[in-house]
This record gives sequence, C-alpha cells and structure tokens, in this order.
Amino acid sequence: MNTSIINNLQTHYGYLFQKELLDEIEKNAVLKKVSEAEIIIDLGEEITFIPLILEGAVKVLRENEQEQELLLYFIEPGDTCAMTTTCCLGTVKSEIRAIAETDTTMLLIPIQQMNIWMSKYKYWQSFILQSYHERLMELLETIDSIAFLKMDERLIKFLRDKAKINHNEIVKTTHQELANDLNTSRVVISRLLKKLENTGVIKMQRNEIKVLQL
DNA sequence: ACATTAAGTGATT
DNA sequence: AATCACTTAATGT
Repeated sequence: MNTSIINNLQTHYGYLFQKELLDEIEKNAVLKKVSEAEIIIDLGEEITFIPLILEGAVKVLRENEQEQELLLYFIEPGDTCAMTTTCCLGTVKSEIRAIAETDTTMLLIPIQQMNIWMSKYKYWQSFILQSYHERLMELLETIDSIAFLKMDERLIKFLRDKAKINHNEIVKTTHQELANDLNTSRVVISRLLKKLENTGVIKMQRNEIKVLQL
C-alpha cells in the first residue's frame, strides 16, 4: 500500500493508528474508487464489507416501496457507515442505499475482520462506537429537521450541507433531484427556491444553485 | 429546426 | 404543501 494512502489514513483516522492495526488494515483492506453517482450498496444487497472513506463523500438514503426516497445523511472522510456495523454476527442485508456524492476513494474492510478487530483492538472498537454515535446524532438531526422544520428551512439546510460536503458553494443539482432527496414535489422546490433567491440567500441557474449565505 | 429536459405559473384541494 | 395542467426557457442532435 502506498504512502499517500497511509498518510490519508493518518489524517482522517489518526486515533485508530496503532502499528499492528495499521499492518492489518494494509493486509486486509481493498482500495476502491467510485465515481460520482455510482451506487456503492443498494437496498437488499448483502453487506460483506465496511467502508472507510478516504476522499470524497457518500450520501445515504432510504427508499420505500413506491420508490419515494429520503436522504438520511452524508458520510465524509474519517467516517464509516453505521448501518454496516449494526450486526456483528452473520451476514445482513442493507436497509439503505449508498451513492457516491462525488468521486470517492475508500478502503473496504471485510466484515469478518471488522468483527475480529472489535475484540482485538481497543482503538478499533472505540472508533466503531464513536462512529456509530456520530451517525446516530446525524440521524436525529435529520429527524428533527423533518419533524420540526418547514420545507423552506429543510431546503436551505440541505443546500448548505451539500455545499459543505462538496467544498463548493455551487451546488450542482436540479429542482427535481432536490425534490427527490427531500421527498417533496418539484413544484414546491421551484417556488421555495425562488423565494430564497429573492431574499438573497441563493442564486440559481439551470442545473446549479449558488449558496450565497453559508 | 425539432425534440427533450429543466424550470416557472396559476388554479385547485 | 401537493397535484394538475400548461407555458416558457435552455440545451442537445
């Protein structure tokens, strides 16, 4: 494994850097690159690995039978996906869909290793627990947002989050996509965006929205 | 020039 | 806030 990957691990996952654990990660992990919009794992697929995000961002969403979707949270470098850690024994099927938000580089850790390391390495255990906690907090934030915020507040929050994740104040998306992510209709999004533009919060063009007030 | 897709609007529930 | 029906604007071939 080359040095840039090791450096990256050190930057984002510093606290789980124990010599032996690092050696094991080198030995067992597979480097994977996915490009934007690629589906990393889909509903019902068997989970055989857990990802450590090195570069990029991944969006995690839920979908019901009628193909309505709802964004749960984003995961960034330094994160792992909690849904894949929920069951430590046996194989489980994914309850969520993970899509590359941008071009993303990650390390895939086989689920068996994950289980072995849980008891073998204290750093690994606390990393997983902490990550699980973070994911839960983000989920709570999303729930709050759905329960207590009106659609216009949800929309601007989403745009800001997205701008942050992409490290770019210009969010490249369509009104329809936003409607899908927030599980509302395109017309509603169009009208709310217009209001936001009039109040100077954003500026829009076809296929992109510039968030002025981050 | 034409077809396709994105975005805007008014009316209704 | 959702849905419908329709218009207008932008973009690809």
